[in-house]
Amino acid sequence: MDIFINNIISLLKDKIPLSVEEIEGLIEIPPDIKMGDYAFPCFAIAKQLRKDPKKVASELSQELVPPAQLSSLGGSDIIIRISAHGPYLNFYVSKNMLFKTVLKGIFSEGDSYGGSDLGKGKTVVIDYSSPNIAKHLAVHHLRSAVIGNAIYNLYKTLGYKCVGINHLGDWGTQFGQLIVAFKRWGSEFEIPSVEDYKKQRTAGETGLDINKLNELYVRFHKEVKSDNSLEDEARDWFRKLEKGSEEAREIWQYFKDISLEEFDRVYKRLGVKFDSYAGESFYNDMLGDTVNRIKDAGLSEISEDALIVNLDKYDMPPCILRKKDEASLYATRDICAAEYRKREYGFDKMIYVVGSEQRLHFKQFFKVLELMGYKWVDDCVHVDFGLIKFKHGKMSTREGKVILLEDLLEESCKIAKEIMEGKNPDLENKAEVANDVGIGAIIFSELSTKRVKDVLFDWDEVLNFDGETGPYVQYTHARLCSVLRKYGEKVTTDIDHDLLREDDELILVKRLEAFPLFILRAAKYYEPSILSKHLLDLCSTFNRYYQHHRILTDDAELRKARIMLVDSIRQVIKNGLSILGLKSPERM
RNA sequence: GCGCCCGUAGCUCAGAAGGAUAGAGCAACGGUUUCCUAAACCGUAGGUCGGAGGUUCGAAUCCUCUCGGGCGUACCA
Repeated sequence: MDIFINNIISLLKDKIPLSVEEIEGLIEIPPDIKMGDYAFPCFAIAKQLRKDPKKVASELSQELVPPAQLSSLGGSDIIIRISAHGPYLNFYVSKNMLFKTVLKGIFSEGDSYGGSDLGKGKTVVIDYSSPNIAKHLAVHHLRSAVIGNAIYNLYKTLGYKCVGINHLGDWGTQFGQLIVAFKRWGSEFEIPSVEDYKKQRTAGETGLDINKLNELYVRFHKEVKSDNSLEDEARDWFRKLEKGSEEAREIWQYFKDISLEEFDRVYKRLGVKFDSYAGESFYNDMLGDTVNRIKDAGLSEISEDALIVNLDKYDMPPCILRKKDEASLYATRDICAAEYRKREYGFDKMIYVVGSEQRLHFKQFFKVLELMGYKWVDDCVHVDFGLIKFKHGKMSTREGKVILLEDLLEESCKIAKEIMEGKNPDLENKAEVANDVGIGAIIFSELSTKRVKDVLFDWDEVLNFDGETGPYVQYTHARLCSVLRKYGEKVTTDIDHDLLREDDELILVKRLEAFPLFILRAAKYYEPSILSKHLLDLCSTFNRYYQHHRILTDDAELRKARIMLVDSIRQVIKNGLSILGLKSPERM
């Protein structure tokens, strides 16, 4: 724990009727650096003592000063001043000590600054992205992938072993629909037959465009409006698929191959990675055992010809395990997958990064896990997020009205390139940097607001590179790198910390000091935006500082000291961006 | 109908989990580049924190009610 807070606690504990834990919980950071570095609000003890909090604060400040006495009280010169400000007791720490501990810490920890070994020996399973096969990745697939990836990195930074799973939607009635559509209209869309496709593949040719498959899907939903029997036909095909029909299986594999090629391309561009692609189909052979366990536990019943777990007692609709046509449902597959993951990975925590429209589903299937006697259900959490909405109504894959993720990424990189042509035309690896910045803008815009909020998709806003954006953070990083390049000498921790006495320098070092804390909070609440906001704060403080104070001054000692600070800021921004999944170009 | 989520500046959002004077960005207007990257910085303007009660020394934050929006509500995921 923080040496400063520790010190304050040791000073206070004999003077006030509160436990160490209580004191620690009450200590806060004042809103303004003029009010000191830490504050202790006296409301709680004032109530106990039935005294005026202001009076308590001022009495305590009398008792605790002068600082000269602190050493003899077992403290040191860590706290240099204590004063009462209204009902608050404000503590001022040694700036020299603050700068020294923070800057040296960052310098020695480097890329690992901000992390810890909190999760040592523990495993976290994270389920994210999980798109449906045979459809494009559209903008609404972005959130889960990007949030999940950031949460993965957050936990990894904290020392957890992470297992990222892309629970592909590669099973379900929709495949029956696709098979029907493929058989009926495949040639119309010039989709190669299974045989031709297999030949192409062995010849090393890449598959066809996923657009074709998407068109099939759209066509099916168009036709089904006038021909109901198509639905029955589709259900029939899915049942065949589940029962292991060779023909169905081949078509399914065909679609899956094509989809994964497209997905991999986009994931690679986004920098999103997975440790496992075990999708819904992976569990097909285990489904029977899972259902039997539920049956044997006496949890299931037949209702309206379907096999369900009745959840009336818990004020929820039933969890359906098997439809009347015997086919499985996603709840069954999710229960089965959870059991499998517990067996396979022995996780200490399992995180599902899935949209908030599936809240009820998660409540239901977590309840079933609980009823099955799995106490590890308490370690499972649905990390939900709001929908992406559009100005012109809802976007729907079924109607083919979507903004493709790849188009968005492409557009963003194009704009980044154009801006760079104007601002830094001599840059060597422009294409690469434009890519880093363009993608960074998209990722950051997803991660900079709290996940629960619905977001209205707006091209202008997503493609804005000014203000609180990814490019702003990256730009700040590039600026810092530029200063360090111009400095040209080796950065050293051997500096006179007393030379750093500007207000902004103090604010900066405090933000650097708080960085690990924000990582911790972001992980605890599964909320990458906590980290994004902190980086923005750090950047805007630095940019203000940079505007008003010269770093490469003529004063050699001061220059050395400021460079140390600059290098620390650079390091922290880089570490933070890396967790969020953004690159940190050194020039842009 | 019922359940869950969200209402803070014209727009998009913060607000260290009840505390010291409600903050940013975008958009608007006005400034800053012989000087370390102007993707930046500074200034002006903009608020009954959806509304009404309540709890508390103290509420944007907690409770109740109410209005507005979103999502969900047995064989899609």
